[in-house]
Amino acid sequence: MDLRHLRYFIAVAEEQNIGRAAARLHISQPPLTRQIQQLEEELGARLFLRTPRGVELTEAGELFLEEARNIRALVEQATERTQRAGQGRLGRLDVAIFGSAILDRIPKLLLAFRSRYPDVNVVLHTMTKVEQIEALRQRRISVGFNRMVAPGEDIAVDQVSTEDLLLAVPADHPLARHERIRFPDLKHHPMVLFPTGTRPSFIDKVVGLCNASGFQPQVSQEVGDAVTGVALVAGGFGVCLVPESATTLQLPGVIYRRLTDTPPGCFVDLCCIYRKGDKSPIVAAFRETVQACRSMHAAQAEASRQIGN
Amino acid sequence: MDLRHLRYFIAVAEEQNIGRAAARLHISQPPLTRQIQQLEEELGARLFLRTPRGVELTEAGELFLEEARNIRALVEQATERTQRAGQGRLGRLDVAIFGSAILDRIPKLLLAFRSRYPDVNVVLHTMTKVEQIEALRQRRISVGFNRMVAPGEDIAVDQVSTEDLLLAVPADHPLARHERIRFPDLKHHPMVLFPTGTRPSFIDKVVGLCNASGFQPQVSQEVGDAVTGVALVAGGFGVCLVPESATTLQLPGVIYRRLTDTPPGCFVDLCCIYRKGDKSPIVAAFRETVQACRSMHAAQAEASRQIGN
DNA sequence: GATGATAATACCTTCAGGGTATGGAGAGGC
DNA sequence: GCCTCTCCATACCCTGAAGGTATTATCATC
Repeated sequence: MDLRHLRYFIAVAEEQNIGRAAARLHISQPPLTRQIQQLEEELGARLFLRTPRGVELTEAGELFLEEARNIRALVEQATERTQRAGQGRLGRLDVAIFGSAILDRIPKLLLAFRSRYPDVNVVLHTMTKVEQIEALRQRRISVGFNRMVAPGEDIAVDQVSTEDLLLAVPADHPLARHERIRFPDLKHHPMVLFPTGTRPSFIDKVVGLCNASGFQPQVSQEVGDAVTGVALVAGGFGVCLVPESATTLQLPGVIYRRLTDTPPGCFVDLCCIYRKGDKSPIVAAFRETVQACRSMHAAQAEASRQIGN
Repeated sequence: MDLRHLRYFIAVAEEQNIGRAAARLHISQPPLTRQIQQLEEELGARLFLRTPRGVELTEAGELFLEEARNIRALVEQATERTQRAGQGRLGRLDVAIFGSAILDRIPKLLLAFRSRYPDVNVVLHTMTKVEQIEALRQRRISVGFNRMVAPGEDIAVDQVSTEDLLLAVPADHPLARHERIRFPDLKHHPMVLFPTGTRPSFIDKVVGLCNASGFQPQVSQEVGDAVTGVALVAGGFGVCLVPESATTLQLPGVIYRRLTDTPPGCFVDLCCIYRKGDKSPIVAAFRETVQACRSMHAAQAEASRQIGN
């Protein structure tokens, strides 16, 4: 049996007349007769009663008509769904984020992706950088977000954004009164650092910047993530260098100040990592969306700078 | 697309290797490669990633594999079900019976049919003879059971059984004391007749027999069916000629007596009626079962008569 | 019995599916 | 680093099945 047989059968059943069905199928009558005969022979059941006016379905034929329509619908659905899956418009995408990624552009990005690809089921997993890389290799995830990732042998990196580092200071802190805060000014003030855990990470970046400015930071506390860090700033534990995006987090008693005279490298990247050579169209679609968001954001930043000037 | 494509695709997906799949399908490798390429092109989606060791499914391929298996299962099911339907082993059979047919061999017959053809859904309808014929013509039913049906232009008749007529008498009735009851003895006793309604029917048979024996029956009451008739006998309304099968109905105060010296024609037929030229395999199967039951019953009757002698 | 409509049959043609031979690319061993 | 082995892909040929035309058979209707 063949899908053609089903198509022909359905046409004949609907027309109740082989000649008319043949016309509808754009073939001549004899081949259609033969196809129907073949189908009947293969099924071992008479599907039509031949009448002087045409044909009519037997009971077996009625049953087979239902089944044939089901099958055809399923084939169409399979075709359509597979096409969409092939274009990355249908399926599942496992994405890893890190703890305080919620403060970042990631939510907007995920929303943008969902609206472009509503039938891709995005599943979020919270993982540290090391876990993300491991999970990528084991194919438990296809995309990860993190900071400061170097491309590896089998891991590729797309940069999502670059953020300046701002200083979160308690409102009543001496530095809060300064007109301008320069990086070396941080020398004499206790700092909250984050994240604890896997190295190298953002914490190393901050320590490295301090060292480059000629001092060792006074660490008041190390915490797991930016949210806790800013909370400790509010509690008077000291100042804290945070990515600009953390300013989303407005806590009473905390103000964010941009530094002047920042040393080179006083910014932090957000990266999107994935398997090198991953040919998944969903991953490709996701990366496209990421880049689109990045361009859009860059354009907006440029525009606002223009206006600012 | 073609069912062959699905079969080939599933084989390749399962073997993860085109060459091995080709061997399994008993074709050579190049045509299989080409079929897979065609399928991919038609779907507009890559289904396999070519690896040095063979092939592996893409996400779209995984999805399509599920769908393909569904489709194949549905096709197999459709084939199998249609075959059974063509053999009369699957489907629906609308059967009409008359009011007191429950006393007859019909229940056993229906049970026999159900056990032979468990997937044929037998739907029972209670109808009078005229209604049955009308319903047959309108194709609302395919088989009817009734008594005394003459074959018509478009209605064919199979005889199911022949039953002697017995006399239901009240236990305290004068005739109950007779050693032998002959037909003319009924002359002086009021009789219950059934059924009322559509003529000609069983009632005419009884009246005709009385006339043939030279008397007009004294009708005490006409009722709709045998059950009511026997109930009236129990209530002392008189005697009642009933088909032998009615003896299934044992009411207190009623005894059944076989007549001696019965006139010719003192029996009644049970018939099975259906449309002439009905080619439904289910009807054919049903008629076969009816005839098988009839033969079996006749053989049993013969055997018991031998033993009786 | 003639006519018209419809399915079935006979026979021819074409093209898709299958075959063999071969090329090309990547992995793994020496 | 080269060779070899193992895949898949390509090239080209051949056969059979699907489709076409012409015709016949059948049945209902006038």
